[in-house]
Amino acid sequence: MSHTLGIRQAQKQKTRQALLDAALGLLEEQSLSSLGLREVTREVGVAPTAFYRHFRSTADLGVALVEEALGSLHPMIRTIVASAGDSDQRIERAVELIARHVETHPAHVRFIARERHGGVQSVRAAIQGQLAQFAEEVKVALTKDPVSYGWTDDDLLMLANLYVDQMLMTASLFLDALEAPLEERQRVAQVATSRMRLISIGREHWLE
Amino acid sequence: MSHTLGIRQAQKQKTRQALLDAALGLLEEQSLSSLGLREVTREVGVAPTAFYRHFRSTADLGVALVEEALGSLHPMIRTIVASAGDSDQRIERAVELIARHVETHPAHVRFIARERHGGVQSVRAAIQGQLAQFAEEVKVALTKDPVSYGWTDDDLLMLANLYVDQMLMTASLFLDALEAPLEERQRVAQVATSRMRLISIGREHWLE
DNA sequence: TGTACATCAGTGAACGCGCGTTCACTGATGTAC
DNA sequence: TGTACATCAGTGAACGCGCGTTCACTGATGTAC
Repeated sequence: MSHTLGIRQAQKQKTRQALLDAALGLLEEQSLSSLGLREVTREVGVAPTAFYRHFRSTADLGVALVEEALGSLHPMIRTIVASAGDSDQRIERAVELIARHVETHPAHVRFIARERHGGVQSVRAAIQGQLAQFAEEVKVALTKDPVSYGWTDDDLLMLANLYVDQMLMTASLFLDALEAPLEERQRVAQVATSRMRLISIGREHWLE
Repeated sequence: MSHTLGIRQAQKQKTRQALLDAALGLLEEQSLSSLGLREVTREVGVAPTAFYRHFRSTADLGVALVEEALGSLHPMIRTIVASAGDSDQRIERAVELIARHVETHPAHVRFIARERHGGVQSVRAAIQGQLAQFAEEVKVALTKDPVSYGWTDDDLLMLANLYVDQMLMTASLFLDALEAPLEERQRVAQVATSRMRLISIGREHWLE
């Protein structure tokens, strides 16, 4: 006998998810700090007051969106970091993975890029927290790499943060080129790859 | 006999500037897409309708703020780029200049970081445009550097953009540490310097 | 299995409020002679 | 220098509208026996 959610709980989760999805859609053309609760419920087709059964405020909903958007990034980062092959191969694979992620989750990427420095303090804090976790994960992986022998802990964290920021930059570039012709998107991939390569070259010669 | 603005023109400019200043202040705690015209005029102490004598909308005011904020960056970039000395000296000087700029223009820096990926299309476009100009300037300067011999035009532009993005990242880090104790701000400067150094090392070995 | 009661996600009316925009206006500044 | 008219930055009343939040409610789902 398997455990299933009660009908009530299942329906509640469904509505909650609908609110998150609707908000994410609306946030493609505005910032969280101007998102209205009524806008969101109207989109979903529930009464404005239903909103309060799930979130205290749109800021609260924003924090939930951070979990959703960056939660899906964790596995991707692990894949990139665990990737085998020489430096150039790993970079190409990473850029490819980022491009795919942007294609499949454009609204999530836009949301994070927008609200990372956005006007809602609690959401900014949530994003910073998640990104710090990512950087920590990357740092741990870097530590295991023989190339890192002799590096200080601070420098490893510096590099990890640089990679994380670069990942976001790359994602943001792909996002801007989403509607563009293939040629343009390939140019973006080319530039992103070059940036990563330059950083990797710097890494290899860091201790000289 | 020197040319002065008429009294009327001078007063108009003064009000316009007051609107810009008030908006910039209000934008420390929200995004442009939620900034209200009445908020701004209330802050300045003029009637809401006076706003229309200067701007069509808050988005329009935002574009004016971009010019103001990034206009003041042009001379700084030229100073950094024209700076003499070896690589490490130039990097230290650049980080120092950025730190100073953030201290003297925190609201401008916050505005650009926030609205670069923000919810107002015309403002995003204005920022992208200015940043592209910066990258072009940096590229021209890089081209003149002997280190760049043998580099393709695309790679020079890639590097220029990387520097510009890094400059903004650094500024944003300093901004978050503005209220922090000196020790913390020095740590930020240290990390920013290391990032720049790693990129410079990558640059030096790019053609190997 | 059936019954009686408890829970609680979603409702709908109502509220006071601030919003962006319009309009005709005022009075100081500018200009022509 | 003085006068008569034009310009135009800022005013203040008015508008219709959508906002966030409160409240008592309903009725399907859950639970105890």
